[in-house]
Amino acid sequence: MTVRTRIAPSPTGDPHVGTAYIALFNYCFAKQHGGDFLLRIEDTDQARSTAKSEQAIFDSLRWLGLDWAEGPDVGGQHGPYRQSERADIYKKYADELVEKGHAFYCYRTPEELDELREARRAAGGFTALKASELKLDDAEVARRQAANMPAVVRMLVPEENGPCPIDDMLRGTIELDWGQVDAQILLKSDGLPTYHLANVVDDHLMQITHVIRGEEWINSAPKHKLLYQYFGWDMPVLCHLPLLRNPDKSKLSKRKNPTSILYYQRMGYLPEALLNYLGRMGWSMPDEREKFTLDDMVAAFDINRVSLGGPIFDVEKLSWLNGLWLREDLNIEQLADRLQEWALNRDNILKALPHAIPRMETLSDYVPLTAFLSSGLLPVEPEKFTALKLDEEQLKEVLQFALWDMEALGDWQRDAIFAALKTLADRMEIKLKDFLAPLFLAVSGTTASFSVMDAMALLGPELTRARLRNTLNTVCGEPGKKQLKKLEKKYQQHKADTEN
RNA sequence: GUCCCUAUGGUCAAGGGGUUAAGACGCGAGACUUUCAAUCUCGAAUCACCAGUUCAAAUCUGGUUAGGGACACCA
Repeated sequence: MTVRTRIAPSPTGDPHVGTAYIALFNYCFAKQHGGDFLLRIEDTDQARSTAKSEQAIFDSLRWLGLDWAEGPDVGGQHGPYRQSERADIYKKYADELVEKGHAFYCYRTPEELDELREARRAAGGFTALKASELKLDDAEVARRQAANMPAVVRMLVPEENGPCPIDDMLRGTIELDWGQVDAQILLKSDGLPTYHLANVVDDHLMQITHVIRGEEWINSAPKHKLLYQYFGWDMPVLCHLPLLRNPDKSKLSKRKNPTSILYYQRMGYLPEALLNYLGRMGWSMPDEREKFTLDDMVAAFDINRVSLGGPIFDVEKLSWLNGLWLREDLNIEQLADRLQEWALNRDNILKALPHAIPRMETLSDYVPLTAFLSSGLLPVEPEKFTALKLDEEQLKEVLQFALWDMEALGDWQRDAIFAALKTLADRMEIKLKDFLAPLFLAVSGTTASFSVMDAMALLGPELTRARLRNTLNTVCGEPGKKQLKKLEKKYQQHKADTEN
């Protein structure tokens, strides 16, 4: 039997380093066994999935060198590899379960579900909803059906508490309780499957032998196991990897740490180094070497060397490693090429020049004028910010609110950026000039440069956001949970006020 | 709150009954260098806690504590 593994990201938002991390281990495991590594796009969440995000996943995984044997863009024997194109397949299997009596149609409204959960919670014990309490009498079902009310397909799960053993390659047998497993929705009212159904069906159809995924999935493994049983299929071997963490030990999140692969790319990290660093997260070479290539890792790979404590993503060590790669593996010719590819190219000069020209007297003025465009994080001088017209509280709000707006901005164009910032300034009733000043300083490091909007547009979303966050944290201090809540409330308030 | 996972320095980690408990990042000191880097040398841990098993426990067992994750018509 050929070993087959997969990475199955959902194309929502920026390509995540966690995706690359899991992909790396799947890749190494498959290659080490002479097997295949595939890519499947899990875009069943129609509201959040975008084509742009999907493309970014392809690009960034390729950039890292994690090539897949089968996938939406390269085809393969078991396609399509995009779940939105497999809706009829899931429907068929969901119907099969209903026919076999392993699943049922459910017409419950969200309000009813809330009530049922609330009742469960009040009663204590497990809160998972079961078929017996979800079911309506036949007349009511008929009524809702006739009224064309939305329905979902849910799976039947054991009603009684009892152990469900799950075998994990690294953790041994884990005992979960059926009591905490709810009658999971398999098919949503929009006709598309949830993760659980789609994942099981696809992994089976695509002949996946080993499911290597994040630890966050352990608790839903009983559902998956049950689905394999209902279908009469062999279950792949499960392996749950530890989660990458923020410096505060919580699960790596973009609120606290840059998580986008695009950010690391834009910051000037080499793909070899980033991949190498991810390979050092929860894993080590048998000879304890720090620096190794993807091929080295495949050659020496042993999944049992994974340690299960969640590793903290340490940007400082990544930078050190990147320096090593830069110095030891590229000669100056190659490095010159990399620099050009990365940012120092004609294309970028052409884009920056129109903004620089009015401020140039000599050619040599160009470099200082545009240096901030090819820098990483800028040194932050708090005095410069406190010297501005805004008081401390306003400053904090401007930076934080602008950051949130910039994080929400999908279309990174000059005009869109301007529109968003202008709206925010109006809402906050701050003069545009005073409002823009700190943003200016945060993004470009100086107040004497070209317009903030142009600077942001040229700089790109990753670095703009990172610099705003960096400034916010160093000038105002990292906001605590309470403070964050307060700010968030005010931010939403502003939004609501202007919409009325 | 309930369930699950995890636990070696600030961070990444090796080791898995007998070791002076490796190594790396970061930090400090020094060497080299006009300076700064890079490079090299040196320095810092009673292995979360408490019991137990054992001649012997970082390593095995139990408990405690701490951290994390999961409890959706998101994946």
